[in-house]
Amino acid sequence: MSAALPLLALLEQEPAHGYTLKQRYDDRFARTRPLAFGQVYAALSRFEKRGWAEVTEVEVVDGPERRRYRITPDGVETVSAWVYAPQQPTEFAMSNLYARVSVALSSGRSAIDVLDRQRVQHLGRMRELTGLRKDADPTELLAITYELAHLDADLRWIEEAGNRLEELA
Amino acid sequence: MSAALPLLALLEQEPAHGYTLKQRYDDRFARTRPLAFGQVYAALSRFEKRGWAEVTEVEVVDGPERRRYRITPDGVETVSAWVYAPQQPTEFAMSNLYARVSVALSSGRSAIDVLDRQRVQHLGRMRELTGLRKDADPTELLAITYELAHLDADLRWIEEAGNRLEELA
DNA sequence: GTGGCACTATTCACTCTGTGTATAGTGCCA
DNA sequence: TGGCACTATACACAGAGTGAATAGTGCCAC
Repeated sequence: MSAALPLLALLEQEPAHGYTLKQRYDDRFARTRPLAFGQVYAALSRFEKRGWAEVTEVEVVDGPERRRYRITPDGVETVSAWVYAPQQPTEFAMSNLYARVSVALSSGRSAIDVLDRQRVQHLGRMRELTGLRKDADPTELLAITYELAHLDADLRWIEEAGNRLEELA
Repeated sequence: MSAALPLLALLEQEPAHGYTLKQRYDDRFARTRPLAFGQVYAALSRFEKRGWAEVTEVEVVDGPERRRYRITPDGVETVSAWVYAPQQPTEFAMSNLYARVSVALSSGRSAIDVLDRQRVQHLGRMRELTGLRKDADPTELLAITYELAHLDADLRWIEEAGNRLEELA
């Protein structure tokens, strides 16, 4: 559910129907986590089923119905719980890069190649982000900084893994 | 599909039926990314549908059939492509922590609390991992180092975000 | 004045991912 | 001999994500 909760948080600020909500979402979160329209409506009906939101008005104007949703007290509580609950401690354990290096080592593929290609990719992305940093507002800057910090962490790890490849093979 | 590909990589080393494959998987990857039996069989039938694996033998011994799977040349190619293809550059952009801080800021909740709780959680996990490091083989050490690097990156970001909260609010 | 395009608004069908439970035989041990 | 652990798979269901379908409104260019 975690992916849809930012949506519930937006509904908390002001009642809306799906389309409007999706626009608000795009303004705030699309850059970091794009969402399709289909997901928005699916999320809203799940919110309703769980009592986190309710339909206040169904406007029928020739064409599809327009359902206006409002968050419920239960929904507000859900948002609070999500915001304050720290992330699972194993979040960074499930690394795609680590799995790929591990498979390369055990299957006779070139682990150096895996590391090198990832380094190139990351360096490119870092240049891109550094460019974006210049005309970013404080909130965007925070998101960019987050991504840069983790790209940097990956690069350090790539360096270290590269140094240990002989020992690992 | 990326979650199931380590499974295909294990099938590459030696033909197996689902149960055996799941055991091999647990030995190598369960710590970083646990997988349920149900997912293994679902993945195998998808591999078959796509021509990445094929059934070589169906043993019927009173009870459920035992299907032995073997990887195909197409499957081998798929593993290679996965191993060598660098991760998407936006991997670290979709951060749960960033979303939660952003929601806290815009909804009048305490962003400092969000950051503090996450810091406590991360510090606990880091102590845990540092303990595990002592009796880890080189490959496990690589996984642990990976996670530690990213926890450290998160902590640095938490620090920086904390310093900028006034400016952000 | 109309053909096409962009916009508002939602639904549906489909795949993939993930969890939990059911089924069914074998072997062992107390 | 009752129960538990192990080998082995299937099935039903919820959630997440994609793409196409539907349908009316408004506008602009030709």
